[in-house]
This record gives sequence, structure tokens and C-alpha cells, in this order.
Amino acid sequence: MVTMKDVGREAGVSAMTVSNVLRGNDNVAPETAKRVREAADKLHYRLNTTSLSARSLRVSTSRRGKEFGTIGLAIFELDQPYPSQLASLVSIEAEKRGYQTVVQQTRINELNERSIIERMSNQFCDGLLFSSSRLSAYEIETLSNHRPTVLLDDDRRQTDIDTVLTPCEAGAQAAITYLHGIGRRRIGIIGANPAVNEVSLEDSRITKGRRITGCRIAFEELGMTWNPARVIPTPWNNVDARQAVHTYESTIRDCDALFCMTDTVAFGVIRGLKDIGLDVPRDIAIIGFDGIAMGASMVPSLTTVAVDIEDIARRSVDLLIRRIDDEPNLPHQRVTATFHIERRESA
Amino acid sequence: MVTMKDVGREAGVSAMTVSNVLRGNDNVAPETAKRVREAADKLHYRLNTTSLSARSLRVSTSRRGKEFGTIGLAIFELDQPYPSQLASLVSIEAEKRGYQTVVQQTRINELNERSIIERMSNQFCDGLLFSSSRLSAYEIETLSNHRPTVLLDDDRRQTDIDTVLTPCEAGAQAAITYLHGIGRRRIGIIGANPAVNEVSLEDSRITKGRRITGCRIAFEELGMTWNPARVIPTPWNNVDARQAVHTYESTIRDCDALFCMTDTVAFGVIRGLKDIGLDVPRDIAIIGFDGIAMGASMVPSLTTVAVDIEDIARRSVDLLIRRIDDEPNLPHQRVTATFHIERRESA
DNA sequence: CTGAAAGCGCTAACAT
DNA sequence: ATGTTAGCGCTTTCAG
Repeated sequence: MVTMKDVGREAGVSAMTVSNVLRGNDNVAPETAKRVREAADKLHYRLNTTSLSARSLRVSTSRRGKEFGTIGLAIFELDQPYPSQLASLVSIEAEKRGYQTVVQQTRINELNERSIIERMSNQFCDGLLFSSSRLSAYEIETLSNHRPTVLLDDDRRQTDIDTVLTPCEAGAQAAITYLHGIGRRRIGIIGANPAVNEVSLEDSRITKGRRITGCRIAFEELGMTWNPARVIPTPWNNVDARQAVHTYESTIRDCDALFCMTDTVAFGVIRGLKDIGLDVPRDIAIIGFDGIAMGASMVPSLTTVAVDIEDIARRSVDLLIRRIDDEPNLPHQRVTATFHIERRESA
Repeated sequence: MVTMKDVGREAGVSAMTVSNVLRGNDNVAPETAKRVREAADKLHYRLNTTSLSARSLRVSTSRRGKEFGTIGLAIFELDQPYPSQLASLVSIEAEKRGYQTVVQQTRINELNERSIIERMSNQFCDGLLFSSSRLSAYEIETLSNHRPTVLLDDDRRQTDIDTVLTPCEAGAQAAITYLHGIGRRRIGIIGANPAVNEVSLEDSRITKGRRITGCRIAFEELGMTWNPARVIPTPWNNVDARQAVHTYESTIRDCDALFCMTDTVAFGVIRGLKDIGLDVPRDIAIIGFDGIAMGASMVPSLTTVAVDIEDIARRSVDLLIRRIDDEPNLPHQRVTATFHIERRESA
């Protein structure tokens, strides 16, 4: 391997000068710089990143939040509107506070998650924002070297990691109540897990289960009968959701409203309903969940439980930076984002 | 961060002994080992992978980044479908080749771009995928320390950086030709830059200009008169595109087809046309550009110039890894992705 | 059995 | 304008 020292020897200067030239510092005589660049070319010199990160250990420990910090965001998908928007907003919030954000996609793959946590925490970042997975808190702590970490939307009631939650129960409850309020009584729910039993359907630790739980609470409070047959499973993407409308057509034709567990599901469902000739909202009212930006431009525009995604971004970045900058011994917080019902054409 | 030294201090031994215990070497007294392990637990010690790899420089010179490769992707927006999808696909392609991908959003801000290139190239990554900006190639090379870099969709005809291009001219040409082929003659274009003159409108170095150029070529070849009044400016997002339909309503009512310069623009335009009571495709045919996944689920579904985004991801990752792994002196390549017209309901 | 020293490639801070 | 020193966390070597 060619090192700066080698280049320096070739050019008749020290490694330090090579470093200066290659990083574009202007404290080197043009003559010398030229000689150095030629030597580097000749020897095919390449900067060694490994030693750079070794170096950065030193820098980052002494820096302590002064200059440029980096926060990592590990998120399940990059090509879906909700996580994309969240990533973008986290990026912006972090920038306001002088931090850069690097994003990695986990694809909800445990192996990925593990190596991402390890790399991000140990090599790249001053702190990590980690979106929901089934890794144990203990494992996250261990892999991250007990570095500052904030969990997003992970409701396993562990109190030893900072967490920012989506208002799943309250939001779902509000959705059902809204549909009830506009006179709908045959309300279906779409976006559940394919469940083998009632318990797994409502697994309260995970997002899907928490939203179902919110629905049930609403049904009870409104005195409506809970009908599991009207809980339709589908993965949270528009293609599968559209397909589900076809698969569960008879169930859906029996409903006068559908609560879609995400806006992306709603997008696919609206398309599916078009396929089978049902009009939204006349034949069937649709309400989504998330409040993604494109909901406003759908045809019809989407009524939805609009989570304040900016609030999530802001609070999670705040929590994380607080832990990076300040005492690591602060008590752990668990906060829930706000939401409102965004009333549009679909319901 | 807790180091072996810290653990050693806690246990009353040297860092060396800690190292021996933690790696399971049997040359430590059981008593001591126990004490060390307890101290490590108490302080939440974890082996620091960074310094391990630094160390490995010394041990084996032949490491050459195989085991832990990381590539960086700097992209303009994270909350728009096209860049999100690209990021996701790059991530997947890189993973197939044993590389992790970290993504940063530039928001087309030069300051951001500069610091992202600097940080990513020098601290995080073995190579950088950089999507279109106005930074000079020279500046990119300098900031990145001449590390492996592949440009995405940057057509400044510089030959000294690997580049993967979207088929802007050919795709736009195909779009116009398609609209002509289905009998439309009053074709408008939406998504241009607000231009002060014809030249800036067609600035051939940038994506928008290249698509306009493709349109002009098609108009000429089809013997249609080029009418600049039918070129409508709008930023590339659905909200502004929808608004533009209202602002340019009279122009649009005079058209029987619109080429939308991106699918996201098309999404907003379709919504805008709904607002003003125009039917797609009866009153006006719509064709988009990009081939984002959600186009298939829009109402109506979107006919579009479907760029093979997977092809872009694959080729850019290939190019980059080739340059990371192999000789850095390979000739620079400039490749263009493939596309096809995806025929759906909107045209 | 235990630990001191050296050194991996690089660069901030200081010296010349 | 250029060089010297020190040190990032760890492990190999070798001396106690």
C-alpha cells in the first residue's frame, strides 16, 4: 500500500505536506504542490479511509459537539413516502443545529440492522436515530457501544432508551371516530398483519398492532360491534393494497368506509376501488394515516390522520443532540408526536 | 467512549490484560479475568471496530476494503419519489456486492454539497455517487481527495469523471413522438425552468434543458411548429405543478396533450386538471417521465417514459466499485440508461 | 502471568 | 512554506 510517506519521499517532502496538498490546503507553494501531485499520480496513491476513521476517533472525542456533528438515521425503507419524508425532515432539523445526517435503509432485515448500527455508531456518527425493529434494546445498546441512540416508533415499553412515538392508538381511534361522525357504520380496516389469531393481530408492541388497538377502543366507545372479518391484511405499500381490494372485494363491498392503516395503503386502495367501480367517497369513504404530502394531490384528495412528521423529526433530533451534547445520564424520555385529522375529499 | 484503558483502570490492570481477557486468550489468571469482565460490564465496554481496522493496517497490508465497503450517495432530495427510489435501488445493488450505502440529501445547496463530498469521501466512504449539481468537476475531485466518484445525470461533457446519464433527450423525444402517434397535435410541455430566453430554456448541460432539447428535436422531426408559449415552467414537485395548471389554465385548455417533465409533475398536473374539470385522457392526454413505481397506481394510471432506474443503480454501483477495487487509471466511462414508454391510462 | 513500548496512516497544533 | 510531534484504540512483541 502506498502511503503519504511514500509520496512524500518521491516528491522530496514530508508526509504532512502531501496531506496538505491533497486536501487542497493553500499553504503549500504551487511548485511543491505540483511535484506532490505528480508523485501521487505516479505511485497511484489513494487516501486510506481506515486510518482516517482511526484519526477521527481523536477528533470526535475532543470536538464534543463544537463543530460539525453527524447523526445517523437507520430507516426501514427509502422508497416509500413516509420514511422518505421523515428522512428529509430529520436531515433539515439536524442541519439547523449544525449536524449532518446520513441515512441508511435497513429493509427490516436483522442482519442489515446489526451491521448498520455497528458501523454508524462506531465509525460515522455521534448519535443514531433508529426506526423500529425487533432487535432488543439490549442488543441495540451493545452493538452501538452505548452510544447516544433514539428509537423511533418502538413501543416495547422499555424505559432505558429515548423514544419518539407515533400516536398510533389515539390516531386510529380518531380515524374511526371521524368515520362514525360522518355517518358511516360499516367500517372496515385495511393494512393489518395476516394474523393467525386475535392476539397477534393486536400485538401491542408493534405499530400495526397499536393501530388496531386504537380501532377497537373506538369501536367500543362508539358502541359498534367489532367485526374481525372486516380487518383486511395487506403489506404497507400501494401495489399490495390495490391487490387486496380485489382479493377482498366482497368484504369491501359490504363496507361504507375504510380506515387505511397508512396513506400509502390508502393510495393503493383508492386505485383498487376505481378498478372495481366503487366511487370514493360516495360508495365508500376512505381515511388514511400518516399525513404524507402527496395525500393533498391524490384524486380524490385524501382525508387522513395527519401525524406531525416535522414534530417527530424535531423531537427526535432534539432528544438525540441533547444526549450527544449533554450529560449521558439524563433520564430517558418517551414522547409521542401530535396529530390532527386532515379533512379532504375522500371522507 | 469507554476504552480498554478505562476498563483496565476500573479493574486495576493494564489495557493489555483487558485485551487478552476479552479476546479469550488463556494467559490471564481466572481471578483477574473475572475482575476485568465485571469492570467491562459495569462500564458498558465494547470493542471499538474503528481502531480494530486501524490496527489491521499494520497486521495485513493486503486488506483492501473488501470486508467492510461503504459507498456514499449524495442526492438532491430524499422526499421525492424518484430520488428515493434511486437511493433504495442503489442501496440494494450495493448490498449485493457487499457494500453498505449511506445517503445524504444535498437539497441542491452548494454549501451542503461541498461539505457532504468532503465528509463522505474522507471519512465515511470508499467511493461516492454524486447526483447532479453545478459544482465543477475540478472542485468535486479536489474536495473528494481524488477518491472514486461517479456522477449521476450530469452532462457537462467532461470526460474525466465516470458518469451515468438519464436518457433525457431520447426519452423526451419519445414522449412527444408517442403523443403525436396517438393523434395529439396541440402538445404542451410542463416542468421547464422559468427562462428569460430560449437559450437558458435549453441549457444543454442540465437535465431540464436536455429534456426540452429532446422535445424540440421531436417537434422538428414530426414537422410540428415549436411554440414556446406552450412550454410551462414549474418546479419539479406536485404542489407547484398543480398550482401551475391554475396559473396557466388558458394555455393548457388550448392543448390536447401535455408532456410532464417528471412523473411527480404529472401527478400534480393530473390533480390540477381535475380541479379545472378537464378529463384525462379524453380532454387532454398526459405523459410523464421517470417511471416511478406509484405511476401505476395513480387515477388515472400514468403513461410515462419509464427510465430503467434499476439499470441506473446497477451501472453506477458497478462503475464505482470497479474504480474502488481496480486500478484507478481505467479510462472514464459515460453511460446512458435505457428506457421504454410505459403505456397506461393517461395517454 | 502481566505490562511497557511500539506502531498501523493520518492530521491538528505547534515549531522552524 | 515546510517539518516535527503527538496521539486516535488496539494488539504484537518482548521484557519483567
